[in-house]
Amino acid sequence: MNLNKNSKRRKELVAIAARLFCDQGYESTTVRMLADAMGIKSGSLFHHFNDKQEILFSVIEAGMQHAMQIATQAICELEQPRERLMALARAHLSTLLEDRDAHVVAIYEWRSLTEASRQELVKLRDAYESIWSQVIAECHGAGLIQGNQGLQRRLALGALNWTVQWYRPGVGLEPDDLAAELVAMVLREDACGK
Amino acid sequence: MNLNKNSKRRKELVAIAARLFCDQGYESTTVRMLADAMGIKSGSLFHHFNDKQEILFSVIEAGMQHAMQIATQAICELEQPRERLMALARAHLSTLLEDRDAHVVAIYEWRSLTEASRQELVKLRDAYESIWSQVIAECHGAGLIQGNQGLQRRLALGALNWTVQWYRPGVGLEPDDLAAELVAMVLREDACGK
DNA sequence: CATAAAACCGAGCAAGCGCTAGTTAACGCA
DNA sequence: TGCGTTAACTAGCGCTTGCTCGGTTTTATG
Repeated sequence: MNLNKNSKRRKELVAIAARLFCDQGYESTTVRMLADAMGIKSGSLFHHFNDKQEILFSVIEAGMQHAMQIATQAICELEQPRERLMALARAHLSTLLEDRDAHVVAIYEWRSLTEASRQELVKLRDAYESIWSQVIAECHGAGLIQGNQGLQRRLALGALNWTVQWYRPGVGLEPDDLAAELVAMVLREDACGK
Repeated sequence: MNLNKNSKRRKELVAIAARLFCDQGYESTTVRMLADAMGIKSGSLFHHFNDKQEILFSVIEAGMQHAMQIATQAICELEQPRERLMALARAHLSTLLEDRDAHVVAIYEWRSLTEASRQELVKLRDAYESIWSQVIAECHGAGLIQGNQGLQRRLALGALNWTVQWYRPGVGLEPDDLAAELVAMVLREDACGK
């Protein structure tokens, strides 16, 4: 079979699959449910994807690629380390909200990927995290913070990623405020101003 | 059927189930796999549990109850807010490592619980988080930190819970060092001492 | 407007799923 | 010795799962 990975139709299907996988989990979402939500019959699904797992892979891949793009764009014209860290935090939150389905799936359904798929996605994730490593290193260089850089990156990304568990925008706290609080925490600045 | 919820055998089975659910996910773990790992036949499983979902519930419940116990015990004899926060962070990491299987399952398989089970476990989780709220409030009272308390609790617990994604003890970083770094971050203390 | 490619349908297979029913074996206690 | 309880067994039912396949419709292109 010869599948067109960049077809417009396929991207629509991936977005629909993301929503279902996010809501019900990968294993609990059957190909029939996917097909129903897509307005086609279950057999037709395999015209677009070789197997169910490939749908999962595509969902996560799309989310990661978009995150990468947003992050790169967010910091490319900034020079001050603190500004760049803030922009990165905002960009991260913004993709987490915008592509919430895909990122929730990435977090929860990692296990269901084949080993080959996992390895490919690990590369994407490493590339993304290296941006964070870079900017945190800049903050260290500017004397804004000291200590274990890898640990700080992980704690920061952990706190951010965990927001999918509880944060809903528009209920009191704005995303930018959340990003500001995180940056203040990472850089150990007093919260007296707020 | 009359199941003994506190039987020793049942606790063993719950621990075994935790390992399998953690490694492969709830949906991907069949009752036959569980039975195999337990050294019994699949039918015999239902002598101990009413259905598969009840096993999942028991795994998560056990993990939460233990976490609660460890946390309460860790801070009961301490009075200084900073000490209590540090003890709480250490206790949290310690249960996260000790009962790693159960906590990973709690994070990943929440969705697969019935609504009734979820509600019961939410009570346990709220009780646990209220300990954190209490200690963070004490830190505010002592002037150690200012700002949005609920947000700080969530960012802190998020950073800690996310450690299951990357942290392996014995590889460079000790749990106590990790807890110390987190407390320093939450309390916005300079990391110059390290 | 002819033709190829892409998208989809409908029926169904083989395997595996959670769970049930009825039975047996071992043990403590009267 | 006899009885109730607990824990295990065997066999399999009814259903769902991911996926296949041959054929049909729709869409895009020169």
